[in-house]
Amino acid sequence: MSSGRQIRGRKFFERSAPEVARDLLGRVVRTEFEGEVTAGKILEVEAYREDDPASHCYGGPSERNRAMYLEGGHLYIYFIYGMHHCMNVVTGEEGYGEAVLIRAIEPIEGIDIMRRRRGPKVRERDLANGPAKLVVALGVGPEEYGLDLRSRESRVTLHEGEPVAEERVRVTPRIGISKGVEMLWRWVVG
DNA sequence: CGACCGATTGACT
DNA sequence: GTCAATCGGTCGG
Repeated sequence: MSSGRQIRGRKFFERSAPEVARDLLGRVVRTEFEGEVTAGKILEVEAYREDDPASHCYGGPSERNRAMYLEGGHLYIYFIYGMHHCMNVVTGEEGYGEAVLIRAIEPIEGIDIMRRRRGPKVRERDLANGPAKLVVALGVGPEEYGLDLRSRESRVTLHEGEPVAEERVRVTPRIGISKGVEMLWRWVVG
């Protein structure tokens, strides 16, 4: 299964969150922990920015959101509903808080490993079709907070994958938020 | 401090 | 379709 070359260029991540979000569709997230490799194609994303009332950065920097202010290409991971973690690709320049939430991936490598991590009762289609599910399937956790995706030796990396044609992309409001609903900052393949 | 509630999920009626 | 689980961040007193 070809994930393509690792995306390591500063330019890719330096753009604003909505731009990077759309471009992240069809790309591949890959992790390697203790020699166990898992990877999936990105199918659903959402953009969040500092001047956006739905963003964790709305209201300025804090201990929790500080990774969102890093240079684009880092990982922002947050804890939600007392039990789940979700992962974001930080975008833009250092000092401005913005990121892209990965909401769904299609498993393409290490599916048995994902199944083991997600539990025996989980159907294949439910392995990574949600932001908290894919984090578990990929083996990502709070230890990966602030990780640099652009490093060659990183446990979590991004790869080129295959671009997704415009007619296969749906654009909608973001899910699960109460403010900022008017912004069409969710991109879905399918 | 105390209270509220969230970028969700899975179990269940 | 509905709803409980579960706890840290944030905000008001």
